[in-house]
Amino acid sequence: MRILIIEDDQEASAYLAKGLKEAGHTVDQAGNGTDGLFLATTERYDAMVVDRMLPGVDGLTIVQTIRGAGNTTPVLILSALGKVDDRVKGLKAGGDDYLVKPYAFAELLARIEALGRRTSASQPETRLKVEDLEMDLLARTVNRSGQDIDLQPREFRLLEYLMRHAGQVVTRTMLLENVWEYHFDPQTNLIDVHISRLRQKVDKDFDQPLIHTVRGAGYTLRAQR
Amino acid sequence: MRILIIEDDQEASAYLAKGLKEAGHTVDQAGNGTDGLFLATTERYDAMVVDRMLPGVDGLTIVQTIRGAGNTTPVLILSALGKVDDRVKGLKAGGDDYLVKPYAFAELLARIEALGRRTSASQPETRLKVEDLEMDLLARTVNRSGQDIDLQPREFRLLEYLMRHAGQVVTRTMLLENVWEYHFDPQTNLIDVHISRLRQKVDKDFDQPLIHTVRGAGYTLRAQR
DNA sequence: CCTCGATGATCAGAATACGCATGGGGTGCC
DNA sequence: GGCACCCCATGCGTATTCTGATCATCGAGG
Repeated sequence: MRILIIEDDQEASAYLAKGLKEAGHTVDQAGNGTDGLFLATTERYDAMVVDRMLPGVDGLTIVQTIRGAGNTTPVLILSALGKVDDRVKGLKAGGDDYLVKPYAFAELLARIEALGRRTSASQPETRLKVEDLEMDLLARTVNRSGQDIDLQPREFRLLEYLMRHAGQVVTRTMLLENVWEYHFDPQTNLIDVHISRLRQKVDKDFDQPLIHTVRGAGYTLRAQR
Repeated sequence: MRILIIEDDQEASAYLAKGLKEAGHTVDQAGNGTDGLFLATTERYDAMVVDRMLPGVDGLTIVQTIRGAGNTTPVLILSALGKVDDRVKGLKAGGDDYLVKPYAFAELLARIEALGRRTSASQPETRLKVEDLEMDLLARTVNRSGQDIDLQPREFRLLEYLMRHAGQVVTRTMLLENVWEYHFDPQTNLIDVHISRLRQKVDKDFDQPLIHTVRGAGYTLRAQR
């Protein structure tokens, strides 16, 4: 796991970093709120440990700010303040857990790992990738093995949905609801047609097909079988 | 959110339930470990509050059991034991958070909501497991001892039903109603045929058969006998 | 211990449902 | 008006399901 520590007490920070590294994680450290906020917004972490009292930008503010920006990385707030109200404030600000100093390292480790376990996938992604197929959501482009693929709007949405659920079987109902926003069954082969067209573009010129039919169930996007 | 409370102290449980309901959640309660485990495995919750000390099945055991079954519902463990070692044990067992009694309700609420927030998008029970046989409902895949098994749609539904009722005897009528949605008896050996085919795929290449005939009653999925 | 009826297992062909490709018509946008 | 794009209908090929016949097994009763 990649973990960011924002803590002004040098010694405490070093101690924490050492322990987390020994447990097999990758650690970045920031010694004040400003640097911390910068790292938190520019890098991707699986979890963050944030001290509540910080020079510059305060811990709670950091959490509120990154949450406001849509970042959902789990945050463990560290504080000397143990009163219930303080804890509630910490959690309300968007913290996922709250630990009072002094704490035992074993507990912090257990909690951080519990948090991380829960969310390995959270950031609002801008690129999707499945095998050699890549989609850039911002640029609205798709390419496979470097070769550009030109898709119509509906085909794009369809492929996006399939990619977001790669490995899972996606039912027709799911597609109607999420790609077409139909909340009923149109009783036509609408989906089949679009899948067919998508296949022409995505799988036709390649050895390994990615779109697979799961008879009686739906479709799935994945490597083999 | 749907929340399950497993707590033997009637008063504490009622108090908790009341508070959570007032905060807009739906609450189920279990007064002992056995009932709790039953609800936890048969129903779907967004979060669970589990007392550590319980008559019958103990709190940690419950958490370990549901985790072993692939259930990832967030769990908040409640305990009178506040020592660091106890907390670490609680989190290691698969708990997502740990709160020591006496606690303030506001804090518990904040923590539960922090846990729920994190996984509201979590999948509704996605894997079934019986002995060495595993089924992934999302990917629609089945494997036994790591070896993939390829099933047709009806066979898949049939096996799913058997797995969801593992250990119980499943009658032909139950199968007709739930797997075929027939509400009458087709007067053919329809079911026998499909069970036969399923056996070929599930039991044929393995020492230990899992599908057993219960003469005059139906079928059952379990280890021996 | 053997026999016989009832219950369950297996097999293969027939019936069915499902998914695919294609072309045409409609709609809305430049 | 022309162009994209999207949706619908058709017919075809095939995977899946169901049926009915035959064979195996079980257990009660003589």
